[in-house]
Amino acid sequence: MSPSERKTLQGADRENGATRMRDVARAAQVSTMTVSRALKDPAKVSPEVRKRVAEAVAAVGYVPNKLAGSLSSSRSNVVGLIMPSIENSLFSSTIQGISDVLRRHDHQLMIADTGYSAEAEEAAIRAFLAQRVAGLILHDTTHSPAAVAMIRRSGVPVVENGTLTPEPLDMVVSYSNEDASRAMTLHLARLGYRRIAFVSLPLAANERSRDRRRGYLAALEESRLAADPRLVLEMPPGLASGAEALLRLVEGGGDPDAIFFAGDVLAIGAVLECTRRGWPVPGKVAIAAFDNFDLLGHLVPPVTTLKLPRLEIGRRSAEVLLDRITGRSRAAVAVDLRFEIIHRSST
Amino acid sequence: MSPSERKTLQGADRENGATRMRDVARAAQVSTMTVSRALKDPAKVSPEVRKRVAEAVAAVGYVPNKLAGSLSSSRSNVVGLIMPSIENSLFSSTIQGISDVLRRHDHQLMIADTGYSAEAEEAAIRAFLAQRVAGLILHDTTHSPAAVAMIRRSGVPVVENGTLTPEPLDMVVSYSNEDASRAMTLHLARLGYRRIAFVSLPLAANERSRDRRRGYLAALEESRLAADPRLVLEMPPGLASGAEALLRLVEGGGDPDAIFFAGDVLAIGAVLECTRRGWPVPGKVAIAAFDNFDLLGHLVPPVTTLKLPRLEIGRRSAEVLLDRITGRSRAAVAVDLRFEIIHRSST
DNA sequence: GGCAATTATGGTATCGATACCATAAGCGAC
DNA sequence: GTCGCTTATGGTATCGATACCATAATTGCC
Repeated sequence: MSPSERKTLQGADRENGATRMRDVARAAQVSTMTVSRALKDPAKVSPEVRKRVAEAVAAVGYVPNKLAGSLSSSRSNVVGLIMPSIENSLFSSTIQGISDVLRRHDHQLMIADTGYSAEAEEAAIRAFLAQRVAGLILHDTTHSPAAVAMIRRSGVPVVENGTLTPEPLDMVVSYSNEDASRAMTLHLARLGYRRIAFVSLPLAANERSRDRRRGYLAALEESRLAADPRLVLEMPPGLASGAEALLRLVEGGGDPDAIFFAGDVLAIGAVLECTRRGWPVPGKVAIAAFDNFDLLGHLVPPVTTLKLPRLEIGRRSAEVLLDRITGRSRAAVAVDLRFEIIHRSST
Repeated sequence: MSPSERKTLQGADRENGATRMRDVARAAQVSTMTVSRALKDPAKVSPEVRKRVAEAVAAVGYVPNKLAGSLSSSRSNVVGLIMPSIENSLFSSTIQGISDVLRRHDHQLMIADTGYSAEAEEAAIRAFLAQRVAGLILHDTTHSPAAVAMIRRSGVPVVENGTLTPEPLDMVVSYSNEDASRAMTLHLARLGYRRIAFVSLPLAANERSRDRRRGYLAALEESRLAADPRLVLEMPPGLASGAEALLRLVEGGGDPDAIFFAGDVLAIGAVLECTRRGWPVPGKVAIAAFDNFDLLGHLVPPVTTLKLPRLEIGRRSAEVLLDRITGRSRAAVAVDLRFEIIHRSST
């Protein structure tokens, strides 16, 4: 073997099982260009050659090398998704929506999670840009300056979808956490509740929780209800946490007649605690939730909640991203999706 | 511009924001090879040059191109994961475990879901092989012949982790669905239950459900309990489905004293239905579940269930895969992880 | 001090595909 | 019949990195 042939081997059996386009070309008695065209733009190739190529592909078991293809065409079919946590099932509908649309358009999905750390987000963005992703979907809406700079330099289209942030990097697809929270609070007020408590996840470093708290306060003001600090709580996520919040509020002297749990599974924990103690809901206290877990409708009593378009957020995010990736659009859209209040017997 | 320069532009400002290694090399006054080494094997470069390169990288905002790198080195740092559904929260712990380990080892995760179709699995495998993934993790354990052939040809290491299948493609990391189901049934028998019903997801095309049914039947036989077809049910997934199964069994003439729900959220739906009807559990009927949702421990009453190592399955899958990817091992391991029975007051 | 061994760096071919250009063949119109 | 146009195909440079080899500079050792 001459020194100029690093590890080039002729014929189909090479150490590495992968066959190349050249092998297909040889088998079909055409050039690699023709194979390339037969695969990605069949109309440009005569029916007879197209058939020969198809047979050759099957015969040698050819699987195209997208690394080479993307490098050469500087076009990639991979979209990167970065979210705080994979385990949190709230995000899984959104991922499903993204995945559905990407698959239909022959794109792949790469996922990374940050554990709620901006530093980890920056690392994930860097890694994805290194993979030359065609686009990014970010759940978070706050990013490190370095991350923003990298994204800007790279020019990849980006969708953020955690909340309807007023100053997106590029595109946003979400619902308004503030409006949703406000709507639910107003709903409770209209039902006649006067001492409405509010429980959220910690506000620090979570724009979504801050938006929700803001909506709650706005609704109180509109309803001419006094904001009572004894009725506002920040709790860590989790079922036990919801139960604890319930107890603290009910026994804390604030005397709430309704509690709005604006996050995670807190409301579920609280309702189960009521069952455990035999407290009637809404007799003892009314309970409303933020997220549309199926389970909320099956609890005893069924829980009033918001129906959020999580699947749709995923779908639309992928769609607007693909529009930009394929060049069908150059607009920096902001999509505000609808939410809905599902009234059930817990309020 | 000469015709030989397709779109080569000199200097740092090119239409596309990406800077190349060559730009870094120029800025640091060294060759691209030295830059390459400084980045991936710093010990091979003098401290002074290393520093110059680091500065140049920062100055030009260089993000390496992994497409080019992987193509050249025929080494990739992407792992593909294929599972039936992303939305099903059962899988999310496993994904989290995989993601945690991969991130620590500087690898990326690509995800596809099949919607429980073997055809879609084959397409996903083909797409991942086209991306030249370094390894595959498959949740399913049954695959189309074409899929098996592609994987074999490609030579990529594979981990399956849906169940401890006896004839894996390559490696397995899982627990034994059959043993777990058998253990829970024996547990119920030891508690004195004599008419133990069994509810699972549809058996067709689901090796896991079949394994579980087999374990149930084996345990009945060991316990010298008669198998009664009126006590065995297949139900679609979902909360409502669990409630319906409960009613069918209780009112179906089989007269069960315990029901073992071997899948999804069926048990949760059943327990909530009992709450709704005021049926005491286990007074009216005992209920046991298969999966360790947090929620099961918070229901009223808390539900006896199996603790399955879902996070650990993810972690170990990633670990054994990385061992093979990095060449630390050539063994086709099969890892049997432990499960545990969590006894609670529902039985 | 001389020579082998080691360390630091660069040159060039190559990974496997695609873009661009060139060219050959086919075809209708006048 | 010839011209011009379209259609089908191939040649070659290139994407951005790495592998391999060569070579220069430095060190160690008897």
